[in-house]
Amino acid sequence: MKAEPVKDEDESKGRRLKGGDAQKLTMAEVAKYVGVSAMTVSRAFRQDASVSEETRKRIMEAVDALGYVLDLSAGSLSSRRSGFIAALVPSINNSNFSDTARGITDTLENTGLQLLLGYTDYAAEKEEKLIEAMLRRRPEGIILTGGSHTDRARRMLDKAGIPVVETWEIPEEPINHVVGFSNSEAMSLLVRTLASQGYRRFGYIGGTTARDTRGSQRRSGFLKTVEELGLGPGRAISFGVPPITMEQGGQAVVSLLERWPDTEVVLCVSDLSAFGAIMECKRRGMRVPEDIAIAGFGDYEISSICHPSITTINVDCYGIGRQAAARLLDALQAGGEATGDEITLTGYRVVLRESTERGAR
Amino acid sequence: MKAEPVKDEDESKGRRLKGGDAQKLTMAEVAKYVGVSAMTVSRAFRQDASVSEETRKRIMEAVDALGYVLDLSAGSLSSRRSGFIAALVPSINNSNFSDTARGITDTLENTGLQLLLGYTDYAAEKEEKLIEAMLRRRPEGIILTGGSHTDRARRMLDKAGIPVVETWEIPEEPINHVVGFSNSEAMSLLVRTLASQGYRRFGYIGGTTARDTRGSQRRSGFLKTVEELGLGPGRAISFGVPPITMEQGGQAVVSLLERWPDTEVVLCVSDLSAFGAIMECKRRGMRVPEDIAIAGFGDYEISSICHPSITTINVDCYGIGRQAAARLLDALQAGGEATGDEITLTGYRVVLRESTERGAR
DNA sequence: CGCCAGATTGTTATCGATACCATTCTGCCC
DNA sequence: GGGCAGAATGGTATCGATAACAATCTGGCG
Repeated sequence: MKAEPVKDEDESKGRRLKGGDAQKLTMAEVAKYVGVSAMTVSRAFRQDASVSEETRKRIMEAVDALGYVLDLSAGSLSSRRSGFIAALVPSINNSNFSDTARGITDTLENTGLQLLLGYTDYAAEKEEKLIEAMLRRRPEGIILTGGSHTDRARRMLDKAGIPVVETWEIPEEPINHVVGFSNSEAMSLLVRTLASQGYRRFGYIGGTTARDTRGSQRRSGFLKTVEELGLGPGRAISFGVPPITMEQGGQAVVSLLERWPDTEVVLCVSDLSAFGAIMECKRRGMRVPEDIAIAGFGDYEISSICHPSITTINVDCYGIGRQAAARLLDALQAGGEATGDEITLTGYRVVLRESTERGAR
Repeated sequence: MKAEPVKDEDESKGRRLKGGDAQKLTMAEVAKYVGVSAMTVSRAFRQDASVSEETRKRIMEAVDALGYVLDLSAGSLSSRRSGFIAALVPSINNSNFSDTARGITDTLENTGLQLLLGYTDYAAEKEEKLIEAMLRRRPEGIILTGGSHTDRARRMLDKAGIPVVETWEIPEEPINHVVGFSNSEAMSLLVRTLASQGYRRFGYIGGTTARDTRGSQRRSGFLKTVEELGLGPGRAISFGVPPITMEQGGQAVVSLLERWPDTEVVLCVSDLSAFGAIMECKRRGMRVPEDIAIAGFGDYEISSICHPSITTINVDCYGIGRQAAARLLDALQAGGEATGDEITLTGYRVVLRESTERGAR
């Protein structure tokens, strides 16, 4: 059994980049080292393949000794399976979306699929570019946030012939699978809940741009419901471009109260802006909720910790990720069988906390 | 010029997964459609290659018409360049690290390199697994967080022969490149600054486990400095496993004050725990900073918005990402030329805010 | 007019694994 | 004992692009 000696790893500095040895190490060499064919080595790496336990053991020892690392880029070419799932989120700095990303990776664990993550910065054009970049890697499925895409993006996705899951909202025209909830109805529920507690004069903070469709939906849910309840036209303030920061939440609440000083309760497009608004109010000596009640959306960690704790809508962010990945796996499992394009609704619920406590008033 | 007709895209549902057409579309077919060779099509996709403008235009029109999307997995096999950079962070839900990730992707934009992101959950074994998973994709470089890795991980990285950048701290034994700062010195600076303002009885909240080496370094920086300043043994509380949550910050400050009621100022391993601590104190009717001063680490958005705003160490998270990616690009540029393994120090600074204001006392 | 540099395009081999089919071997059943 | 199923393994073509080199064409210059 003739073999390259296992390379000693002193003086490893400097030769990095050159690599020297690693570069050349291939499955065939492992095979030669063990005295089997490359095909058998390939099989040893997969759990389903038929290789005798003894052979597999010898191969794995050789792999260890030589320091061989499987090359998936070669494998995926011949097997026509890239082993990738692509996911696009608006922002990774937003813990709602990174929870979703966690849900995806956690579900993908042990499936042999890897997540390729990208962030769109809330911009459809950037999304389009990213979709193309992702498709070039031939992902086996793709998870998107929202249902608003450019025409070219839709065309590319359609052509790609892979399962697509849109998340976090219910698109008018779903591409394929959907895992999400109605942002408009969720916000509506919050309005009704607070109205039932006696609140009458509602204000709203959050943009209306096409960039953040979920934000727009929440806003329209707010306006519609305030109208329906006969609580006059809603008082809504826009501020900055999505995502609205904590700081902008603070600025917005000031403008809103300047314009409509008798506002009783302010709903915000997200907990982050709600937090900013609350802190700004406190800084200005207002009491929350005694002088002004404030609520958010998303149930970020901050909302339960904040003093006062923040009333919000809890969204199952992590669950959205898990479900989306699960739908994708289902679809891949089903292979060609047309699994009907389904809409998986995820739950949300109002979480009443100190920031809108009525008794305190 | 004979060509497949551009597929009409009605009734696109249901045949998804089957794909029907997309699957087969290859560079050779685009070439046939245009009447050139596949090689020319390949060249048309790269900006440096020599193709006449007219030919490129015709090719790109065909690409559009047919809906062809480049297949990088095939390309990377023959070019031996995967187009990937791998990056591992402890958690993507932590905005400090997601800022770093943003810095990396932003720097990689337009280089033709794509980021493959993974999170280790602060666990070295998970890091090892991820490193292997990443190396199977043959990344051209890899960015790690911290300098604590398993032996096998180090061996794999060494063998891989690609540039490695460790970030966010200064490892004892760097693998290759380093972009970071001394967490211990940063914390030390914060202690000294607060001591110079008259604070004497220091407390500390933050774990000591090997999981979070940056946290441990901050802690030891704290203890050492308190000692050096002759301010008696530091009062340090551990709580939970990293990452310490806001809630745990609240619990920890309670234990700490129970045990050492006369503590004047509490430093926390991160702004998140500091925020939790502050909110818990307020909930219990203590005033910050009048009754107890509290500081954090990391300068998260929350700290400038919070009321009171939180004294902290500002770290250039985004810059760490940019620099790390830049070092990687340098190394790739240099090719084999041994670019000395360098340590790039990134800045940090104390940001004094309301939560430790001395006058208020 | 002939030749050469540079631009443009084509041909062929190859990257490293896996699919597919063939082959060998073992043990069991009728 | 013959035959056959099933396990274990090997041989070869192939995935879809690109590297490397060859071929062709163009214009300019001596």
